[in-house]
Amino acid sequence: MRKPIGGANELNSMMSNANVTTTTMKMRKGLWSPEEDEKLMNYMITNGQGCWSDIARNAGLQRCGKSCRLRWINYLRPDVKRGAFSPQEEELIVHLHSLLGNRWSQIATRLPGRTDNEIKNFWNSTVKKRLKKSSSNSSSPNTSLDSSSSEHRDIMGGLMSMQDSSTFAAMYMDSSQRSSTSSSLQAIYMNQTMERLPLTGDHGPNMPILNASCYGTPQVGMDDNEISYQGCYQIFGGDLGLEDEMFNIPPLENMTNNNSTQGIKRENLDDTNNSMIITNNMNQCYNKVQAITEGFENCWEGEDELKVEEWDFEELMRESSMFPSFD
DNA sequence: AACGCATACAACCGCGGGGGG
DNA sequence: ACCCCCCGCGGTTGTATGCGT
Repeated sequence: MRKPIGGANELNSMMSNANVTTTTMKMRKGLWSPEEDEKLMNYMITNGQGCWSDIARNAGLQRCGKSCRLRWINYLRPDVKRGAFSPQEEELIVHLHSLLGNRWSQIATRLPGRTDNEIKNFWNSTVKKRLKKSSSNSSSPNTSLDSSSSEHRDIMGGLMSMQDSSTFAAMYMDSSQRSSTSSSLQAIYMNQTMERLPLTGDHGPNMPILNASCYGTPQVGMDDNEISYQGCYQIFGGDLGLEDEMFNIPPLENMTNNNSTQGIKRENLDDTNNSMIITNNMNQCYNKVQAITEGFENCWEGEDELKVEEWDFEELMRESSMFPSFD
């Protein structure tokens, strides 16, 4: 619906105004111009992440560090997935929200490529209203979002049944739901980043190693042994129990029952499943990276690049249903 | 065409936590 | 113990765009 902010004349005039005020060193506010984006992007490419105040200063931006951080995390970061939320993501958000409440950052860690801000906005603008509408239509007085109840599924009205995980995953990867906002900048970033990525490791032939995570931001100072594939697995909400050093998966923090949380993965995923999930997700990482090298746009457009099994949402939802609820 | 409303999303603000001096 | 700085989070506001009248 809404077009991405880009080369609006207004922004250029804002930049001009900003330049006028440079002498006063007054921090700029408001929308970011393409020039500012480029400055920040270039700086991040060259120097990587650091103290945001320094970044703002050294990149030649009249922005506070906070603003730079926000812009990077929510918009410029190459792993940010843009575009509409799929029904599956929506269901996952609703489900996770029923478990975690307004802990957007924690929800976001389980939706690779989505930012807490994006999820929060999506929730406030769309899901909340839909749930309200659904609950008002419901004859039952119980409007809580207990994920285990049939009510929960009713509230999901209009959403696809989770029984069909194939459709689920296919729709999740629907390229039509992705925009190419900022893709040129991302392409620049990723192409430059890829050139610096080591393409070695014990993860299969030609399996690239990504710093920090496949969906994360390359970080200066990490060696190969510190690299994790966190982003690929984080939505599983626990420790897979395999190669702990490599597969660093954050648990659902602050759960009221940590014992059950910790035990879920090992109890419910046998080694075969573990291997399959890891392999599939690593393949996804590899495919994604490969796509990136061929041009960022293609990353989301290739129909066959991201396979259905790679995101076993049925499994995910089943597992997250087993987590204890919050009060 | 003009206006107003709804929507989506970017960005800001305030607060709290953590670390260092 | 205190202060300062930085970071991250959640709530909120601002604004561009779409759409109906």
